[in-house]
Amino acid sequence: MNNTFRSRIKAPILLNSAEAEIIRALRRQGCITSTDLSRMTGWSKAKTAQDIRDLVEKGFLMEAGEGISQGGRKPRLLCINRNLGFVVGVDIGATSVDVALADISGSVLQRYSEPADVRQRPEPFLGRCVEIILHLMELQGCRADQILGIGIGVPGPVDFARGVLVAPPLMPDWENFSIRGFVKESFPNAFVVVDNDVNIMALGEQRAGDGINVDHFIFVKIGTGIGAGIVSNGKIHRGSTGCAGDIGHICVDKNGPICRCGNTGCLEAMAAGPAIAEKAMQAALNGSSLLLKNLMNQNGGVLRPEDVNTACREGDQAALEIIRASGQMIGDVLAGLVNFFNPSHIFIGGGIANFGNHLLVSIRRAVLRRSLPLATTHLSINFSRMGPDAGVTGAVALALEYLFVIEDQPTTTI
Amino acid sequence: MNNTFRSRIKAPILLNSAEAEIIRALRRQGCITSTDLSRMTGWSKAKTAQDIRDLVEKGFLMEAGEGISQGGRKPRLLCINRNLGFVVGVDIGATSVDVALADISGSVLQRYSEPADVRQRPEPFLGRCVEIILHLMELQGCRADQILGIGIGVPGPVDFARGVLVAPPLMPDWENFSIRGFVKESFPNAFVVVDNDVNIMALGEQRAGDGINVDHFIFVKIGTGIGAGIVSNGKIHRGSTGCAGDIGHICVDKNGPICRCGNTGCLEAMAAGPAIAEKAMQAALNGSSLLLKNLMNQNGGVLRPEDVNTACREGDQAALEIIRASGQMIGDVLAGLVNFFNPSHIFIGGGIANFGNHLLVSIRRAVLRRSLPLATTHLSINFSRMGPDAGVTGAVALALEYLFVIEDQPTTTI
DNA sequence: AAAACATTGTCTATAAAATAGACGAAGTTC
DNA sequence: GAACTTCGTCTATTTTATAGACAATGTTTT
Repeated sequence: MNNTFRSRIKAPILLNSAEAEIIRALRRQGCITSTDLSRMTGWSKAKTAQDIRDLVEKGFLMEAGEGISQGGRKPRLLCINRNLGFVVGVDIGATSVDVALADISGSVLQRYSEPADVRQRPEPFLGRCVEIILHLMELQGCRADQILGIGIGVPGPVDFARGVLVAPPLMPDWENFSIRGFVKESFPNAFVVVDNDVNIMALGEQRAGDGINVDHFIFVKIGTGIGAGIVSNGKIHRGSTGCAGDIGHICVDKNGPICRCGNTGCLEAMAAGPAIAEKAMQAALNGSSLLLKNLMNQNGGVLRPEDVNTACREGDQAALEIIRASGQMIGDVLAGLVNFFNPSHIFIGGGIANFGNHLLVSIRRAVLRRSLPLATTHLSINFSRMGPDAGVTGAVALALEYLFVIEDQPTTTI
Repeated sequence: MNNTFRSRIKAPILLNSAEAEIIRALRRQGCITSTDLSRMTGWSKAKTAQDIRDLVEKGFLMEAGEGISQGGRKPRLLCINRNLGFVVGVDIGATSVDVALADISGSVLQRYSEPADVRQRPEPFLGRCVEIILHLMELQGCRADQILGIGIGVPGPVDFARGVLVAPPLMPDWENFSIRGFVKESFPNAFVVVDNDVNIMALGEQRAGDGINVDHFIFVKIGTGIGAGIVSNGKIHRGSTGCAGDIGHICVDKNGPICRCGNTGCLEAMAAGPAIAEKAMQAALNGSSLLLKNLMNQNGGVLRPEDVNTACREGDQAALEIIRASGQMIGDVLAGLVNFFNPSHIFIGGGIANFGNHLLVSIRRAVLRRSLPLATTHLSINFSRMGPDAGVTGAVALALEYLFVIEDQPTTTI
């Protein structure tokens, strides 16, 4: 059965709207009975049964034993055929790479992370990613031809249609390199989608986090850089050239320091991880914080953003002030975006997201002070609770979203 | 025929997707033949003919004579039944009101504008609007029960779902007043939709201006205030509480003047019409511009924004500098929004849109300097060419969009 | 002007898709 | 064990769409 099916897979997989509705229901509920599906959709029992038979025939669905009786005959349960194939999510960060192997319903089966340096050339980096994927596949016992989709998030501006990085500051050697082409060589059956890392985090938050059923939200990643993933009307907003959400280079202070983008006083240059570390080192050197000075000496003369967090937790005033200043600058920018975009939620993630409440409180305060009341009364600003999982989860969701395509979408507006 | 139909109208009018596609094609093309429609949609001739018969039967479509032969039998043309009913668009500005009466296809039949003061209470103001509508109806020979939809744009934050203004700075007496309820009393058959004035201008630009087929754009209105209408993925983005686009209160200079919203240094307080006039009066008084001083004396001691424009056209350096400074501040804010939203077009409208190129050039320069290259390479920033028509056209489009509702929209995403 | 060809739109037979509801199988409740 | 429920299949029927024949009505060529 799987053998005959395998050769028929052509990605993306086209579904009509009835099939899509069934699969969507199964994604949400895990298991479902034919009768419940009929009731949910409003279709007749015959049509529902026929559609299910077709999907089982095609290999998407399988029976999953018997359900519990509702006072009559026991129903037969249906679930997504987990042997149909697998999808992979890859979250490439500036200093690490996260990979997840998931089944066709989006459940993560295997997961792996390791440090990595994105500044190297794409071939060895992606080669290592392929190795990791192959390793996870071995653990799961899955063949290369069973990999149907791969979603990849990269930390830079992505021309989404082409799946190519455009002028990426962190990884200049990747410019115009076809990530899709490289990965396809190892997984010819797979449908490869490349997107910005923040977009996939937003997608992860929407599918498996607190962003579920939220129409309009912003996911802000604060780490080495600062970026935002935008969801409008329940869909990722990528903008006309696919680089929407690049808020790291919004101007905070015209007289501020020079950013790697060439401008002055960008948010990223003043409030992201490196800026925090830099300010902390100044505080250590000019004697305003003994604790930071000691940490710096322990670290061999440098401070990382995490060290500032450590100092902050121990009540160091200088460190606290640095974090507060960052939060305020980020909040000032977000205030403008709240006025413009009017989201109901802002999720904050990235390496700095576990910096505790000092950062969050100052962000909230700045936003509330500078945004319109109507925009803030129902606004929630919180850390993403998905932690480092948002990225890979979103990458898996991205792969699935573009693996299954609904055909014959009718016009939605007059 | 029309008599039996009239009583059957229940707004909103539900259409299935086939009917919607036919009506949409007719909106675009004006007239169409059955065969062309069959070719466009891919439906068989029989189904197309049947659907057309149904729509004619229901009163939406009517025959419009014969078309020209393509080398064979002459086709019969179809068009939208203009006797079906009418829609009204009302664009309420701070100092004026524009009303248009249009047929069901969106073509404007009658149009009227007059000065008005929105600071008065809603009852007399809207009462006058109703009078104008009745007057236009009389000119067109249309009865009150033939008005099927009314779209209204108001200059303030609208809770779109309720159709009510929330904390409107320009018109405090309108807070929580049910505009829909008031208008419905005079036009009980009409479906009334209320939206922010900038959203309807964006809608007008999208339906009848240069925004047609543009997926992501921002319409910026600069007048007494500054606001933006946002289109994402081809749809108006209203945000979670319907107040998206309120960019007038984004902070430009923390040490700037106090805005009517209570904060300091808002874009609106520093760059909109009143600020321009205020700066010009200072320039007139402190002697930096003789021309402005003369204009001020002619006007009885005050200057309006238009006077600055006049001075600018005559080459007055002080006036030019004021305009340039406004353009730069607006451009600085837009630069951030371009990074965030990545639109392909920015349309600039409102009372200041006819201020010529000095404003536009300085806006463009500021945006290009501070936005990412990938976001600006294909970005067009231009004045809206619709002038004062954008508002009413959009209000008509709004009425039509919510008058005709497509039923049974299938799921668009897995 | 007649013949040849094109296009339009209706009509019919047919195929495809969905429905309602009958009915037996498989349970639970009393 | 009798009465009642629920589940899922099956059949007859209705609804919806299609293909293609064909007459009506044109233009173009000879």
